Amino acid sequence: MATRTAAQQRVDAKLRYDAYVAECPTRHLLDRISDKWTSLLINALAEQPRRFGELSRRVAGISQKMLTQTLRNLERDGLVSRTVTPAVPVRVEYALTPLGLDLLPVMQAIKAWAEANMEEVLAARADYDSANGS
Amino acid sequence: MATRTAAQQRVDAKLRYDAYVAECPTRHLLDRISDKWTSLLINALAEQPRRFGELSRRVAGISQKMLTQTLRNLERDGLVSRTVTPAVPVRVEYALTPLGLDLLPVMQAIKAWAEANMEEVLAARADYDSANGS
DNA sequence: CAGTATCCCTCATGATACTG
DNA sequence: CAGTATCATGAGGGATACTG
Repeated sequence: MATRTAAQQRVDAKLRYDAYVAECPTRHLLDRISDKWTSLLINALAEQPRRFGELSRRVAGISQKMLTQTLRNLERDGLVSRTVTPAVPVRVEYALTPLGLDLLPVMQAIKAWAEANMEEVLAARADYDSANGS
Repeated sequence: MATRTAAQQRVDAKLRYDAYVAECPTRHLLDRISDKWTSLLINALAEQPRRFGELSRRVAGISQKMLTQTLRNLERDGLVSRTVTPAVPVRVEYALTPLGLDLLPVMQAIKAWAEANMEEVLAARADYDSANGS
């Protein structure tokens, strides 16, 4: 039944999935990729494939638990690959998959937007807080 | 000291703020704009300015509490404007600010990506789950 | 209509300790 | 090194009821 092109399939998907609908599985996916650790990790892995320890240093402040958990989720969702090299000690390397690479531009954009507009937001908050109570 | 152009200021901001650093305020901003309700609300407000009740219907499943809370945060951050028209009953309309409009493309992209790639992710999960235990 | 105010509870996340 | 396991906490978020 390979009569649908990739482009047609994408159109179909857009019709089938609508994140405005509460029961849509897209909600969960949106939740996952809208995670702060996800955006930081995808960005960090885009710089270069990295080992567990490297990642925890690059993404400062992430706990071992959240790093493991987020990486597992990303691996399960097909965004990140996990390669184990048997050795002593064992070497585990994480990298973006093609699907992860496809998501990358969005993750880069969101991180870049936050960094670029931090001061404007800070100013808006100051305005809001002085206009309203405290 | 208005010797810096807008472009230069953006470059400065990128140097000053780095979301990889744990203490960077960007982390909080990233968290906020990486919220599932935020992306849905920004998208909904881009379609047209909307009233409270319209929003709660458009973004199905959101509770009154989360809607209020998220709107307040977005207003405080300067992404959304809130206009009250005195009348009986009172009319309150929410709309995107220029800053919110600036963020819109990113919010559209993330929602669109989730909807477009849902099936690939679902397939990846099925693979992962059958490869590993259950 | 557009909220605010409470109660309540689950789950996300961090801290700590242990392991192949 | 690259995790897993366990415990503890508090914030996120839903349900319900009330108000200008």
